[in-house]
Amino acid sequence: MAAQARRHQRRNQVLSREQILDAAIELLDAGGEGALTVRALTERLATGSGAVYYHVGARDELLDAATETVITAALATGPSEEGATPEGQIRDVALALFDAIAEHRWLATRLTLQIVRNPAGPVTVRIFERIGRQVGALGVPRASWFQATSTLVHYILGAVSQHGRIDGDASGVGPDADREEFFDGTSTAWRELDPEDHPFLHAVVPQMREHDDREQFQSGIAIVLAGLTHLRQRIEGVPCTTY
Amino acid sequence: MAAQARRHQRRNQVLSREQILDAAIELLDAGGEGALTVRALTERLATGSGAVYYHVGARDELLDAATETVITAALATGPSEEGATPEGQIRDVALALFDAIAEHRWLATRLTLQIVRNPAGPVTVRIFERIGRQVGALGVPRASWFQATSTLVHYILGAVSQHGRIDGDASGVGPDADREEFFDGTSTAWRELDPEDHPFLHAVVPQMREHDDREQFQSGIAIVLAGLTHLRQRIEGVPCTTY
DNA sequence: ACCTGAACACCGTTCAAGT
DNA sequence: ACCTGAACACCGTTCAAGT
Repeated sequence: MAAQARRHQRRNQVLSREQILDAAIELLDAGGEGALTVRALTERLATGSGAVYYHVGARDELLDAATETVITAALATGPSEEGATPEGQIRDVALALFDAIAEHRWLATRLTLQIVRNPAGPVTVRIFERIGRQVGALGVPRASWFQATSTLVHYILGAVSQHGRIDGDASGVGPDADREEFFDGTSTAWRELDPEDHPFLHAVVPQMREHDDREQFQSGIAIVLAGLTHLRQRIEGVPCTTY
Repeated sequence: MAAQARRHQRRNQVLSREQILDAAIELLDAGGEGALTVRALTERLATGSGAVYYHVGARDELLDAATETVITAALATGPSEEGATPEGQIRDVALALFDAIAEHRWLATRLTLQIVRNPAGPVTVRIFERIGRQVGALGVPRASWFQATSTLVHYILGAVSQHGRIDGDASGVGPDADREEFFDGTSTAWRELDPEDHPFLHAVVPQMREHDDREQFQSGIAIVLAGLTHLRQRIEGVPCTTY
């Protein structure tokens, strides 16, 4: 009764775009991309397939919209501290993406797709703008801004894509159990390789077993940032003893 | 007649695993992942669907096998020069992957998937072993080998994933025309954004328009390598004036 | 051992029809 | 304007049957 103000709403609109997206995200979180079928969605919403097409469009657009919703929410939390360093703010953005994908595994594939196919869309724009500004603040010369930012984004996407491991199947028996099993399998497989042909993999088995994904990700960011700083200083001729 | 030596071959085997994979790769190259249907494949091979399942298994295994075939071929070309530097050899591997994906766009998605889901498979093993050895030769301390190699592989995968742009649709009107159009669209879209909210994207439009993907990729590798070297030297306490 | 192809259980998408 | 749901044109996969 109170909401009679909405224009052009002749009949009672029982379904909204947000409701559809929320239901879609639930299905995706529970069972991966394969679990998001139009039929499963309409059943959950107790509606017909046409309603989904009316409100959000085809399945691909539905996936894009769900991606945009989650990424926007993940990036909404501003910089963690006043006066944080540029390095810290870049790390914050990267970790926000990392954590979003940890919570929504299907995002790994979809985020890359979105950035690749829709460079003018809000997801790509927000990520590039957030990181790019800090690259400037880092002291990278203006002519290298695009190169530097692209390198950071590429690393972040590559690293973060490794965490959408379990795909089409069910929600599974808790990520920890899966994780243990996964690393056990990998390390025994690597150990069974011919040591003559694979000295590196043999040497690295213990490190692989004990590494923490999130820590490794942060170290990776630090490495890329160190590379940017190093090359900048070579370019500008600043004596390297200043850092 | 000459081949009567093959054991267990009662009847004339008219179809081989390689023939199926070759036909699959042709379909993938021509029309992307969406074009590889069991029906299209069996029509091209003039056979029944059961034959495909008999020789290579389900569609997912077919895609994995095709990926393995192409990546193995791409990595088969050895180091380009005797006595090349570790940096040069890492760049060679990276460029081999870059070029393979430029030729087979569908590889972008599938290579990441393979590395993520099948760490003990030949594709992952070969890439990690090739790069990992050079990381050692680079002087990275042994305890950081896995971290350093993972960072490189993550960057390479992330960067290289950006080049499988056109997906399900047809082979298109030549990549150059597509490319021009794509960058035109992106730059006008970025220019239309509010300059107050997006100073970085506005500043970077000309760089985006003129950049060369392959060059940018090589610079990115150089940045990551610089980061590895820099951090190594900080750890080992080598005075930074030596480089 | 190798291959056929009909049959099955799904898909995404459209669209005339209803309110 | 908003929604329904039958109908359509596809999928991947299986499996009894053939040679």
